[in-house]
Amino acid sequence: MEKVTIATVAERAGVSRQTVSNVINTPEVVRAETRERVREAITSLGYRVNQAARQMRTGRSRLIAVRIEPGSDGINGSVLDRFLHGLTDAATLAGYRVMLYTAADDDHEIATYDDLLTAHDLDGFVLTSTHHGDPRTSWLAARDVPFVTFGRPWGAPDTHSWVDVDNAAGTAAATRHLIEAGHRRIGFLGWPAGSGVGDSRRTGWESTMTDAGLTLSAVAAVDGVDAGADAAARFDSAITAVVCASDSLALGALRARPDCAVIGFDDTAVAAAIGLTSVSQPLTEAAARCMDMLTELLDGRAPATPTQLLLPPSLVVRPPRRR
Amino acid sequence: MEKVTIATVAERAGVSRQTVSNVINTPEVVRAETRERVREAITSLGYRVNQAARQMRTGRSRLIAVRIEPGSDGINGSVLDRFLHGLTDAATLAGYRVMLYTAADDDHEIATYDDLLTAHDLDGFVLTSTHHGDPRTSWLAARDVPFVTFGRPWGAPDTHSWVDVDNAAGTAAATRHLIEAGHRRIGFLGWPAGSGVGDSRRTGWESTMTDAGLTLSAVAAVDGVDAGADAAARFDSAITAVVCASDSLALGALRARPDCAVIGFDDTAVAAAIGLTSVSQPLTEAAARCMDMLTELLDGRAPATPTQLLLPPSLVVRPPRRR
DNA sequence: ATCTGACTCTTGAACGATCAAATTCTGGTC
DNA sequence: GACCAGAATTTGATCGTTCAAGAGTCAGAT
Repeated sequence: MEKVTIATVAERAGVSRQTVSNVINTPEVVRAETRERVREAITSLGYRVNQAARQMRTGRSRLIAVRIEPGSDGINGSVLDRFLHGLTDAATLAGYRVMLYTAADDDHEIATYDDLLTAHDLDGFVLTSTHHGDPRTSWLAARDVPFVTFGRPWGAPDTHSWVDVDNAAGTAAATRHLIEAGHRRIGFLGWPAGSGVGDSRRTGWESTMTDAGLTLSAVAAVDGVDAGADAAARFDSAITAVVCASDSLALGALRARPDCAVIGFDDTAVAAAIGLTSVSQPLTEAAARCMDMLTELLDGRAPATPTQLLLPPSLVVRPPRRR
Repeated sequence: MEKVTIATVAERAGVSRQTVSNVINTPEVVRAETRERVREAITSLGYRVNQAARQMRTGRSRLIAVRIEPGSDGINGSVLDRFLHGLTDAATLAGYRVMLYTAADDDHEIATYDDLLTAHDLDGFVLTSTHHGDPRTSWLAARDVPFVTFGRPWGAPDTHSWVDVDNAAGTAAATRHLIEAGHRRIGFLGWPAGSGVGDSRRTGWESTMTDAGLTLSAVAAVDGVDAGADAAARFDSAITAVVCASDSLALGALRARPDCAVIGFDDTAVAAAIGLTSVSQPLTEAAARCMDMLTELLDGRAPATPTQLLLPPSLVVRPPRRR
């Protein structure tokens, strides 16, 4: 199988290298008849552009990078994995490929950016798990590197495009669902204050309860299944339902208070397996929109102002059953 | 920030381009003194090799590809995700980067190989989910593409290197554990016959039972939590324990037979969450060994005969608790 | 008949590295 | 001090593509 280059195609089609290149990159400047002839040569020879050569000339790689968490195989790690699946699909559709990297912390991650950019000419980044005081976005912005975050900037100025899920709307929907089912004393089991995501999830419950004129009787802030169970056990015994910031916490609540209706967050495999009602993030959708925004940036057809998109989660209701 | 190329470094160090290249790729041919001078120039300028240029000349990309399952967010998908995490770490350590791709089926996957190889000069592949009559390995082998599989060849000749987990040993350990705990009537809940993995898991239980002189009283072959529950419900009521081919099935068994001791397989987040004893695959280890084998192939220092490695899984015992 | 300009296509150079071959250095020997 | 072998270094070509600029063709206007 001989190596097929643009020159092979040119010879076969009886045109010059550049014309072949034009057929591939700017077909509209080539006469229709010639274009067809070249295309036939391309397919009959099975020609494919050599990305390395193109990259060297143009400085673009058609590669985007995503971080994969080092050892996240907990109950919640799967959220990012599902996002990654969606992103890979969306990137492939847009003609990009996804490259993975790991980093122990934000500083290492920034060092990796530097490497990926200079050594591999990466075209863009999709950042996940943004947080307060995130140094990564400013580093990238300062160097004019195209990037999008899955997660809002949390306090930093809104100068880049991002996609996020409306966490508050998720817990609000969960709370409303319980109220409509007749519950009046609904507790909230969440994470310690300070994380943007956790705080929003609490806010959704809080505002919905207040709007309905209900009292915010029971609240706890912990992490992990066992801590969740302990906290739920200490809830006022009059509580009949609990909204949780994660499926792990929900699992704890279920164990400590089998009498209560419990709703989790993230709709993980655990929730599906045990029939737990849970708030589901539209991760595939989020990934697709991230990719849309990123390709806009990369193709230079981005709107003047960065796009911000807050996606509504949905409540996956599962009928209670014997456990 | 000016662009730093090998020529910039050469000028700064007062040597030629080729000498800089030698310092990077074959340092032993450069005099120690010169080598040091060049290295200083490299670090002081922050030079990094341009992969595209190197790749064009050498035809190697230092990239390996791994398939990511399109929509696998079920209970079992997480196994491959955990493997992927380990592989990314191992690849980074070995100086490679991981590129992702998706494919609907084996044929699409082969078409993707072709694209990745010709367009991106991919150096190697790690295949997962090998199965009987897998067309992928023979395609790759016929083209002399370096690859390793996570999963044995299942019937195909052992002509390539692979790593797999000893499934039979896993269920054997689970069965032994139950026997030692005093159980005598132990059922098996597995998948329909035909899948190599499922059959091995069954074999481990079967041989351990036979060796212990126990009767193979209850066996079922289904898939999914609900089907698992139905099948377990039909088990002989004298059964006191069940070994399962997956955590999903275990969940079903647990629901149908709360009186039984149940052991799952894969040690997924679900198992950890509900306190289910489960067989754990050494995925990080498997990924690291896959990468070892692949780099051996890529560096041309592979042993004459392909390496085959069967890793023992471990039993994660979780104390039974109120559910 | 010549010119103009739009359209189409071709040519030579360049991207940044490595390969292969040529050249210069070094130290030891007679 | 000339000579030589081996080590160290340099030079020119090359990988496959795209950029920038140049060249040819043709219809319509002058």
